[in-house]
Amino acid sequence: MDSSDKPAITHPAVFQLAKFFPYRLNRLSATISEGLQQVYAQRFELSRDEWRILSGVNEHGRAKTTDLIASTGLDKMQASRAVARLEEASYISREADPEDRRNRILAITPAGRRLHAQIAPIVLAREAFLLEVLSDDERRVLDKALDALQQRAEQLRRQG
Amino acid sequence: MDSSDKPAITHPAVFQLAKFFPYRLNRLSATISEGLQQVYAQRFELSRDEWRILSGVNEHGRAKTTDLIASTGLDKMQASRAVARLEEASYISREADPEDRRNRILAITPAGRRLHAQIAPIVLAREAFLLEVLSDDERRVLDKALDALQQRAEQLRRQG
DNA sequence: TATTGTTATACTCTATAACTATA
DNA sequence: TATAGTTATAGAGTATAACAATA
Repeated sequence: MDSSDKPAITHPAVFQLAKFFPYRLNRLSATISEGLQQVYAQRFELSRDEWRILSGVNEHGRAKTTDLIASTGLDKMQASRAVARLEEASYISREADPEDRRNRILAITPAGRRLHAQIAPIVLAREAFLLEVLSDDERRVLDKALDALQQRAEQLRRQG
Repeated sequence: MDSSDKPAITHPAVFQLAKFFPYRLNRLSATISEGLQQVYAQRFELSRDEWRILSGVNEHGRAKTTDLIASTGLDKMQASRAVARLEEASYISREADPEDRRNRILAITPAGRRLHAQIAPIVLAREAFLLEVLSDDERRVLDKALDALQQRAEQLRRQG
């Protein structure tokens, strides 16, 4: 571990965009997203939102739209539209919840499961390729940092 | 440093969106961006693109649009429009380059400099608040990881 | 012919809110 | 009254390409 006394991520008198952490993070996220779009959008004709909903339904088996909103980071309109498109393409099915008929219970179809099984290994391989540049220790730090920063970022957003 | 043999960022048989690195990174980046928009958009009526261009011109003193495209991550249309709006608001000025009259040389105006000087301390304070949760060593790892991942991500995007 | 920068157009995405049906 | 989910609408942002001026 580098223990020089030069602190990481600091700033000189003049604001430098290229050293600004939110900017660097946004660039990285955008670059990765553009690469992933080439997979699920171009090859499989899924939008990012549809991919997230499909993954959520695949993972949870049966889920209410509300549950998916919590686990995908989408809002209710994005989720509603992604669900509608996935149902139209027969990748998921919707049925009423007998216990509360406002809810729609979503389930993945065999076709949806096959589609997900095609895409998941590809995007996981890309993730693995990305993370290959980091050591195990560096990955652990990154893993922990993402969670800690996420909490702080949500706090900042709430406070305005 | 944690040296248990449990590797960081791995996956079980079922694809879990919440553990997928690109997803987590995107959520973090989006949350931070939404917080920052509250500053430069709501308080100062600047879009993210305008903020980037303003920062670039502030940093480099005089710059061609082409230089700014490289240093802001924007494409030429986004840059052209952000430049036009900033000029209309008198935050930057444009003049012809005598050496190549296709170029426009951009410079920040006193009003632009004042605006930037108002915003920069606020967003830097937010960045500092975010990074406070990390130790110096963790920040160094993160700093290095962002650069390494950015290179890999660009490689992936190029390869398709 | 190639490059800088602008404009046009259509398309997609987003934000706000109104709306339906349940509870 | 409140919630789950849908629909409507307008505004913002994006992508593609055509374009003018210059090299």
